[in-house]
Amino acid sequence: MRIGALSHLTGASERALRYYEEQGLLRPLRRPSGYREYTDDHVHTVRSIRTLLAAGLGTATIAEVLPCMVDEGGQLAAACPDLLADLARERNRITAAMDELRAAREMLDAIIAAPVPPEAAQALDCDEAVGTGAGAPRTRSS
Amino acid sequence: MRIGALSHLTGASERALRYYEEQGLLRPLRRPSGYREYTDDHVHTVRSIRTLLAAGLGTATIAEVLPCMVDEGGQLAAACPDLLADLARERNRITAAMDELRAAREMLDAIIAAPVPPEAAQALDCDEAVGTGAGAPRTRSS
DNA sequence: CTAAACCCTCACGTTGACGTCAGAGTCAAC
DNA sequence: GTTGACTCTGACGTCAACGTGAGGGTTTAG
Repeated sequence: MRIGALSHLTGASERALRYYEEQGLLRPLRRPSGYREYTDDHVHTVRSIRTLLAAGLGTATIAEVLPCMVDEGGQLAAACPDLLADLARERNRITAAMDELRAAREMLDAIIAAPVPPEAAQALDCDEAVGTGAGAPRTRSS
Repeated sequence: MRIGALSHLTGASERALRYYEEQGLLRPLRRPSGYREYTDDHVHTVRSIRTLLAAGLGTATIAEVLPCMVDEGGQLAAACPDLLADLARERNRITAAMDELRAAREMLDAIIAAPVPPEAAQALDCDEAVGTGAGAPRTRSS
């Protein structure tokens, strides 16, 4: 398949796919014309990449991790202790990030679920500042 | 307290604290000299800001949320339906992000805990590429 | 055989939350 | 009253993962 099809299948833009290759995460074959040719394996690879990117890993780290996930299910392990240490650190980072997300979500929940005292409902008019009355909210777009 | 002390207490850099003020998240008093003067409340505010930033909220959204959290425990609710919709969207984003983090962590766990076949341990020499043997890993620093 | 759709390689632009440096004023201790 | 730590306001730099054309070949349906 060519880059357009892979883009459609994975949700990654063509630019992103070329960027992944540039960073050493993807190595498609090339037609004589220069066109990139991808296989079905690349679909899974791209999904893995996106998951790890979403988790905050950088492309450099992902490039080291990807070879350890060749065929899913019976994949290789990380051989180098350096990489293993990196992965452990990333794992800790991810766990910490999840804790932060949990805390932030509870914060929002507290605000969303908070009872609205009728007096406060009058005071807050959605077009006026709330605090000391000196500043209006910033530009609010979208 | 002045900006250095607040920075020390919260872990936020002085630059970050000035930036928060610039974005309307913080409104310290000013001495005649121009020095910023913070109160103990600001410590909690900054911590809230950092939590929400870590959750992926932008400063503009946080600026709208902060007035709803004046005194912790018995805080006001969001009055504007616009803001409420924003918060619900953010909440969904956060939950989705947590799911992605979970998936990525399981991915890493699978690699970390994977058994190392002795043949593969030989093949991977930590200084050589793994795939087709055409390219070495990128520059690896730190 | 031609036109639309697809793809290529540069290469500069974007976004958000700050880092960093310059030049200058302020505060606290001695 | 002076030194050294602290703070101020600009204002440009950074970093990562792309977005966005420009200018030009390639493929394929008719």
